[in-house]
Amino acid sequence: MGKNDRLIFLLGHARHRVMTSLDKSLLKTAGITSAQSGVLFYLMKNNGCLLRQLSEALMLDGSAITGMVDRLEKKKLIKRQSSTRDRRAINIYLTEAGHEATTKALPVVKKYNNAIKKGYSSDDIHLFRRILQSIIDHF
Amino acid sequence: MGKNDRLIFLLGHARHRVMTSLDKSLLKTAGITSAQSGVLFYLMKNNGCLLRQLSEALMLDGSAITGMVDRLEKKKLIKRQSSTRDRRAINIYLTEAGHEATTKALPVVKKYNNAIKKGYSSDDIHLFRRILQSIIDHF
DNA sequence: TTTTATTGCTTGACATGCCAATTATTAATA
DNA sequence: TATTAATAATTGGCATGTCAAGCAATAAAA
Repeated sequence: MGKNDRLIFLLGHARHRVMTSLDKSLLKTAGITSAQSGVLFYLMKNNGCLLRQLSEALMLDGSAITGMVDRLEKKKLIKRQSSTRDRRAINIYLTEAGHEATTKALPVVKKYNNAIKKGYSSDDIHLFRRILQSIIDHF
Repeated sequence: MGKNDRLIFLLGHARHRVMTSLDKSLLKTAGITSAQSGVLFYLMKNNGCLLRQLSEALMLDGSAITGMVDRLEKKKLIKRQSSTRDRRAINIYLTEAGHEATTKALPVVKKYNNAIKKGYSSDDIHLFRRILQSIIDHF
Protein backbone atom coordinates (compact mmCIF):
# COMPACT_ATOMS: atom_id res chain seq x y z
CA MET A 1 0.00 0.00 0.00
CA GLY A 2 2.25 2.76 -1.20
CA LYS A 3 1.07 6.33 -1.21
CA ASN A 4 -0.02 5.87 -4.80
CA ASP A 5 -2.42 3.10 -4.00
CA ARG A 6 -4.63 4.69 -1.48
CA LEU A 7 -7.44 6.26 -3.41
CA ILE A 8 -9.99 4.34 -1.39
CA PHE A 9 -8.37 5.38 1.85
CA LEU A 10 -8.38 9.00 0.69
CA LEU A 11 -11.97 8.80 -0.44
CA GLY A 12 -13.07 7.36 2.87
CA HIS A 13 -11.25 9.88 4.95
CA ALA A 14 -12.29 12.88 2.90
CA ARG A 15 -15.89 11.87 3.36
CA HIS A 16 -15.26 11.14 7.02
CA ARG A 17 -13.84 14.59 7.67
CA VAL A 18 -16.58 16.49 5.88
CA MET A 19 -19.34 14.47 7.49
CA THR A 20 -18.01 14.73 11.02
CA SER A 21 -17.67 18.49 10.65
CA LEU A 22 -21.01 18.89 8.91
CA ASP A 23 -22.74 16.77 11.54
CA LYS A 24 -21.56 19.08 14.28
CA SER A 25 -22.61 22.16 12.36
CA LEU A 26 -26.04 20.77 11.54
CA LEU A 27 -26.61 19.57 15.06
CA LYS A 28 -26.10 23.09 16.34
CA THR A 29 -28.04 24.96 13.70
CA ALA A 30 -30.86 22.52 12.97
CA GLY A 31 -30.71 19.76 15.58
CA ILE A 32 -30.21 17.05 13.00
CA THR A 33 -27.40 14.97 11.50
CA SER A 34 -26.28 15.04 7.90
CA ALA A 35 -27.88 11.66 7.25
CA GLN A 36 -31.15 12.97 8.61
CA SER A 37 -30.84 16.08 6.46
CA GLY A 38 -30.78 13.81 3.42
CA VAL A 39 -34.18 12.44 4.34
CA LEU A 40 -35.62 15.87 5.01
CA PHE A 41 -34.28 17.32 1.76
CA TYR A 42 -35.86 14.49 -0.16
CA LEU A 43 -39.17 14.98 1.63
CA MET A 44 -39.06 18.68 0.83
CA LYS A 45 -39.57 17.73 -2.80
CA ASN A 46 -41.43 14.46 -2.32
CA ASN A 47 -43.60 14.95 0.69
CA GLY A 48 -45.79 11.95 1.42
CA CYS A 49 -43.53 9.46 -0.33
CA LEU A 50 -43.21 5.85 0.75
CA LEU A 51 -40.37 4.38 2.79
CA ARG A 52 -39.52 2.35 -0.27
CA GLN A 53 -38.99 5.47 -2.35
CA LEU A 54 -36.78 7.00 0.29
CA SER A 55 -34.80 3.82 0.33
CA GLU A 56 -34.25 4.00 -3.43
CA ALA A 57 -33.51 7.70 -3.55
CA LEU A 58 -30.96 7.54 -0.77
CA MET A 59 -29.62 4.20 -1.95
CA LEU A 60 -30.03 2.71 1.48
CA ASP A 61 -31.23 -0.55 2.90
CA GLY A 62 -34.88 -0.64 3.93
CA SER A 63 -34.00 -1.28 7.54
CA ALA A 64 -31.69 1.72 7.55
CA ILE A 65 -34.64 3.85 6.49
CA THR A 66 -36.88 2.37 9.15
CA GLY A 67 -34.35 3.39 11.78
CA MET A 68 -33.87 6.80 10.23
CA VAL A 69 -37.60 7.43 10.15
CA ASP A 70 -37.94 6.19 13.73
CA ARG A 71 -35.45 8.75 14.96
CA LEU A 72 -36.89 11.60 12.91
CA GLU A 73 -40.38 10.76 14.07
CA LYS A 74 -39.23 10.70 17.67
CA LYS A 75 -37.93 14.22 17.09
CA LYS A 76 -41.33 15.11 15.63
CA LEU A 77 -39.79 16.28 12.36
CA ILE A 78 -41.78 13.82 10.25
CA LYS A 79 -44.92 11.70 10.58
CA ARG A 80 -45.75 8.19 9.43
CA GLN A 81 -49.20 7.58 7.97
CA SER A 82 -50.18 4.21 6.64
CA SER A 83 -51.29 4.20 3.04
CA THR A 84 -54.94 3.67 2.22
CA ARG A 85 -54.32 2.07 -1.18
CA ASP A 86 -51.75 -0.44 0.06
CA ARG A 87 -52.03 -1.46 3.65
CA ARG A 88 -48.43 -2.63 3.74
CA ALA A 89 -47.08 0.75 2.74
CA ILE A 90 -46.45 3.88 4.79
CA ASN A 91 -46.37 7.48 3.65
CA ILE A 92 -43.99 9.93 5.26
CA TYR A 93 -44.81 13.59 5.78
CA LEU A 94 -42.79 16.54 7.00
CA THR A 95 -44.21 18.26 10.06
CA GLU A 96 -44.06 21.98 10.62
CA ALA A 97 -40.96 21.50 12.76
CA GLY A 98 -39.53 19.35 10.00
CA HIS A 99 -39.96 22.16 7.51
CA GLU A 100 -38.20 24.53 9.84
CA ALA A 101 -35.30 22.21 10.47
CA THR A 102 -34.88 21.69 6.73
CA THR A 103 -34.89 25.42 6.13
CA LYS A 104 -32.18 25.88 8.71
CA ALA A 105 -30.11 23.00 7.41
CA LEU A 106 -30.10 23.95 3.76
CA PRO A 107 -27.70 26.92 3.87
CA VAL A 108 -25.30 24.99 6.07
CA VAL A 109 -25.07 22.13 3.62
CA LYS A 110 -24.72 24.58 0.74
CA LYS A 111 -21.87 26.29 2.53
CA TYR A 112 -20.08 22.98 2.89
CA ASN A 113 -20.61 22.08 -0.73
CA ASN A 114 -19.18 25.42 -1.77
CA ALA A 115 -16.23 25.07 0.56
CA ILE A 116 -15.21 21.94 -1.28
CA LYS A 117 -15.21 23.72 -4.62
CA LYS A 118 -13.15 26.63 -3.40
CA GLY A 119 -9.84 26.97 -5.19
CA TYR A 120 -10.83 24.81 -8.15
CA SER A 121 -12.11 25.64 -11.58
CA SER A 122 -15.51 24.45 -12.66
CA ASP A 123 -13.74 22.07 -15.04
CA ASP A 124 -11.84 20.61 -12.13
CA ILE A 125 -14.99 20.17 -10.12
CA HIS A 126 -16.74 18.69 -13.08
CA LEU A 127 -14.06 16.05 -13.44
CA PHE A 128 -14.18 15.37 -9.72
CA ARG A 129 -17.90 14.86 -9.89
CA ARG A 130 -17.54 12.67 -12.95
CA ILE A 131 -15.07 10.35 -11.26
CA LEU A 132 -17.27 10.07 -8.19
CA GLN A 133 -20.22 9.27 -10.40
CA SER A 134 -18.29 6.62 -12.30
CA ILE A 135 -17.37 5.00 -8.99
CA ILE A 136 -21.03 4.89 -8.03
CA ASP A 137 -21.96 3.43 -11.39
CA HIS A 138 -19.17 0.91 -11.41
CA PHE A 139 -19.54 -0.71 -8.01
CA MET B 1 -30.37 20.97 -3.35
CA GLY B 2 -30.13 21.03 -7.13
CA LYS B 3 -28.03 18.49 -8.91
CA ASN B 4 -25.18 20.99 -8.83
CA ASP B 5 -25.06 21.17 -5.09
CA ARG B 6 -24.59 17.61 -4.13
CA LEU B 7 -20.87 17.06 -3.99
CA ILE B 8 -21.11 15.83 -0.42
CA PHE B 9 -23.89 13.46 -1.32
CA LEU B 10 -21.84 12.14 -4.25
CA LEU B 11 -18.74 11.79 -2.13
CA GLY B 12 -20.60 9.86 0.53
CA HIS B 13 -22.27 7.50 -1.87
CA ALA B 14 -19.19 6.85 -3.95
CA ARG B 15 -17.37 5.83 -0.81
CA HIS B 16 -20.38 3.86 0.34
CA ARG B 17 -20.57 1.86 -2.89
CA VAL B 18 -16.88 1.03 -3.00
CA MET B 19 -16.75 0.06 0.63
CA THR B 20 -19.80 -2.15 0.56
CA SER B 21 -18.46 -3.99 -2.46
CA LEU B 22 -14.92 -4.17 -1.09
CA ASP B 23 -16.21 -5.43 2.25
CA LYS B 24 -17.91 -8.36 0.57
CA SER B 25 -14.85 -9.18 -1.48
CA LEU B 26 -12.51 -8.99 1.48
CA LEU B 27 -14.81 -11.01 3.67
CA LYS B 28 -14.68 -13.84 1.17
CA THR B 29 -11.00 -13.76 0.37
CA ALA B 30 -9.51 -12.78 3.71
CA GLY B 31 -12.25 -12.99 6.31
CA ILE B 32 -11.97 -9.32 7.22
CA THR B 33 -13.69 -6.01 6.51
CA SER B 34 -12.12 -3.05 4.76
CA ALA B 35 -11.86 -1.14 8.02
CA GLN B 36 -10.03 -4.08 9.55
CA SER B 37 -7.72 -4.26 6.54
CA GLY B 38 -6.66 -0.69 7.30
CA VAL B 39 -5.44 -1.75 10.71
CA LEU B 40 -3.63 -4.80 9.37
CA PHE B 41 -1.94 -2.83 6.58
CA TYR B 42 -0.67 -0.33 9.10
CA LEU B 43 0.61 -3.08 11.36
CA MET B 44 2.39 -4.68 8.44
CA LYS B 45 4.72 -1.67 8.44
CA ASN B 46 4.46 -0.75 12.10
CA ASN B 47 4.20 -3.98 13.99
CA GLY B 48 4.13 -3.51 17.73
CA CYS B 49 2.81 0.03 17.58
CA LEU B 50 0.59 1.52 20.26
CA LEU B 51 -3.16 1.91 20.06
CA ARG B 52 -2.55 5.64 20.17
CA GLN B 53 -0.45 5.49 17.01
CA LEU B 54 -3.08 3.46 15.21
CA SER B 55 -5.63 6.02 16.24
CA GLU B 56 -3.53 8.83 14.73
CA ALA B 57 -2.62 6.98 11.56
CA LEU B 58 -6.18 5.98 10.80
CA MET B 59 -7.55 9.30 12.02
CA LEU B 60 -10.01 7.56 14.30
CA ASP B 61 -11.29 8.06 17.78
CA GLY B 62 -9.49 6.06 20.47
CA SER B 63 -12.61 4.14 21.34
CA ALA B 64 -13.10 3.18 17.71
CA ILE B 65 -9.64 1.64 17.79
CA THR B 66 -10.38 -0.21 21.01
CA GLY B 67 -13.37 -1.83 19.36
CA MET B 68 -11.46 -2.56 16.19
CA VAL B 69 -8.64 -4.22 18.11
CA ASP B 70 -11.16 -6.17 20.19
CA ARG B 71 -12.68 -7.69 17.08
CA LEU B 72 -9.36 -8.40 15.41
CA GLU B 73 -8.04 -9.99 18.56
CA LYS B 74 -11.14 -12.14 18.85
CA LYS B 75 -10.38 -13.36 15.33
CA LYS B 76 -6.81 -14.04 16.47
CA LEU B 77 -5.33 -11.82 13.77
CA ILE B 78 -3.55 -9.55 16.23
CA LYS B 79 -2.41 -9.65 19.85
CA ARG B 80 -2.39 -7.03 22.59
CA GLN B 81 0.64 -6.86 24.84
CA SER B 82 0.96 -4.25 27.55
CA SER B 83 4.03 -2.08 27.27
CA THR B 84 6.83 -2.45 29.79
CA ARG B 85 8.00 1.18 29.61
CA ASP B 86 4.55 2.68 30.07
CA ARG B 87 2.08 0.55 31.94
CA ARG B 88 -0.86 2.48 30.51
CA ALA B 89 0.11 1.70 26.94
CA ILE B 90 -0.51 -1.38 24.85
CA ASN B 91 1.47 -2.70 21.91
CA ILE B 92 -0.29 -4.45 19.06
CA TYR B 93 1.29 -7.29 17.12
CA LEU B 94 0.20 -9.18 14.04
CA THR B 95 -0.16 -12.92 14.55
CA GLU B 96 0.76 -15.49 11.94
CA ALA B 97 -2.89 -15.65 10.88
CA GLY B 98 -2.89 -11.87 10.76
CA HIS B 99 0.02 -11.89 8.31
CA GLU B 100 -1.81 -14.36 6.13
CA ALA B 101 -5.03 -12.38 6.10
CA THR B 102 -3.11 -9.24 5.20
CA THR B 103 -1.36 -11.01 2.35
CA LYS B 104 -4.68 -12.17 0.99
CA ALA B 105 -6.30 -8.78 1.38
CA LEU B 106 -3.63 -6.72 -0.31
CA PRO B 107 -4.26 -7.71 -3.95
CA VAL B 108 -7.99 -7.28 -3.50
CA VAL B 109 -7.62 -3.74 -2.27
CA LYS B 110 -5.14 -3.00 -5.04
CA LYS B 111 -7.59 -4.30 -7.60
CA TYR B 112 -10.24 -1.95 -6.27
CA ASN B 113 -7.90 1.01 -6.28
CA ASN B 114 -7.01 0.30 -9.87
CA ALA B 115 -10.62 -0.12 -10.86
CA ILE B 116 -11.27 3.45 -9.78
CA LYS B 117 -8.51 4.79 -11.98
CA LYS B 118 -9.67 2.92 -15.04
CA GLY B 119 -10.64 5.21 -17.90
CA TYR B 120 -8.88 8.26 -16.51
CA SER B 121 -5.52 9.78 -17.26
CA SER B 122 -2.93 10.05 -14.53
CA ASP B 123 -3.47 13.80 -14.60
CA ASP B 124 -7.17 13.26 -13.94
CA ILE B 125 -6.43 10.94 -11.06
CA HIS B 126 -3.88 13.33 -9.70
CA LEU B 127 -6.43 16.10 -9.61
CA PHE B 128 -8.97 13.78 -8.02
CA ARG B 129 -6.49 12.89 -5.34
CA ARG B 130 -5.58 16.53 -4.83
CA ILE B 131 -9.18 17.55 -4.27
CA LEU B 132 -9.74 14.72 -1.80
CA GLN B 133 -6.61 15.73 0.04
CA SER B 134 -7.67 19.36 0.20
CA ILE B 135 -10.98 18.27 1.68
CA ILE B 136 -9.14 16.32 4.35
CA ASP B 137 -6.89 19.27 5.09
CA HIS B 138 -9.70 21.80 5.11
CA PHE B 139 -12.18 20.16 7.45
C1' DT C 1 8.00 16.25 46.89
C1' DT C 2 3.29 16.60 46.82
C1' DT C 3 -0.35 18.15 44.05
C1' DT C 4 -2.28 18.69 39.59
C1' DA C 5 -2.48 17.72 34.73
C1' DT C 6 -2.10 14.95 31.00
C1' DT C 7 -2.10 10.68 28.65
C1' DG C 8 -3.56 5.81 27.16
C1' DC C 9 -7.08 2.96 27.09
C1' DT C 10 -11.79 1.21 28.13
C1' DT C 11 -16.75 1.53 28.68
C1' DG C 12 -21.48 2.87 27.73
C1' DA C 13 -25.01 5.32 25.17
C1' DC C 14 -26.16 6.58 20.68
C1' DA C 15 -26.33 7.03 15.17
C1' DT C 16 -25.73 4.82 10.96
C1' DG C 17 -25.22 1.09 7.91
C1' DC C 18 -25.48 -4.15 6.55
C1' DC C 19 -27.84 -8.78 6.35
C1' DA C 20 -31.19 -12.32 7.31
C1' DA C 21 -35.56 -13.52 9.07
C1' DT C 22 -40.49 -12.26 10.04
C1' DT C 23 -45.18 -10.35 9.30
C1' DA C 24 -48.79 -8.62 6.58
C1' DT C 25 -50.64 -7.66 2.36
C1' DT C 26 -50.97 -7.62 -2.51
C1' DA C 27 -50.04 -9.81 -7.05
C1' DA C 28 -49.49 -13.75 -10.07
C1' DT C 29 -50.11 -18.37 -11.41
C1' DA C 30 -51.70 -23.04 -11.58
C1' DT D 1 -60.27 -19.80 -6.97
C1' DA D 2 -56.58 -21.62 -4.26
C1' DT D 3 -51.87 -21.58 -3.99
C1' DT D 4 -47.63 -19.45 -4.55
C1' DA D 5 -44.67 -14.99 -5.47
C1' DA D 6 -43.31 -10.89 -4.57
C1' DT D 7 -43.41 -6.60 -1.97
C1' DA D 8 -43.44 -3.08 2.21
C1' DA D 9 -41.90 -2.62 6.67
C1' DT D 10 -39.98 -4.14 10.86
C1' DT D 11 -36.87 -6.59 13.95
C1' DG D 12 -32.58 -8.38 15.76
C1' DG D 13 -27.66 -9.13 15.47
C1' DC D 14 -23.35 -7.19 14.05
C1' DA D 15 -19.64 -3.60 12.45
C1' DT D 16 -18.24 0.94 12.53
C1' DG D 17 -18.05 5.56 14.15
C1' DT D 18 -19.01 9.65 17.73
C1' DC D 19 -18.86 11.63 22.45
C1' DA D 20 -18.52 11.74 27.40
C1' DA D 21 -17.02 9.67 31.58
C1' DG D 22 -13.85 6.92 34.19
C1' DC D 23 -9.48 4.47 35.70
C1' DA D 24 -4.51 4.01 35.99
C1' DA D 25 -0.24 5.56 35.31
C1' DT D 26 3.02 9.05 33.90
C1' DA D 27 4.54 13.92 33.59
C1' DA D 28 4.63 18.70 35.06
C1' DA D 29 4.19 22.36 38.32
C1' DA D 30 3.63 24.24 42.96
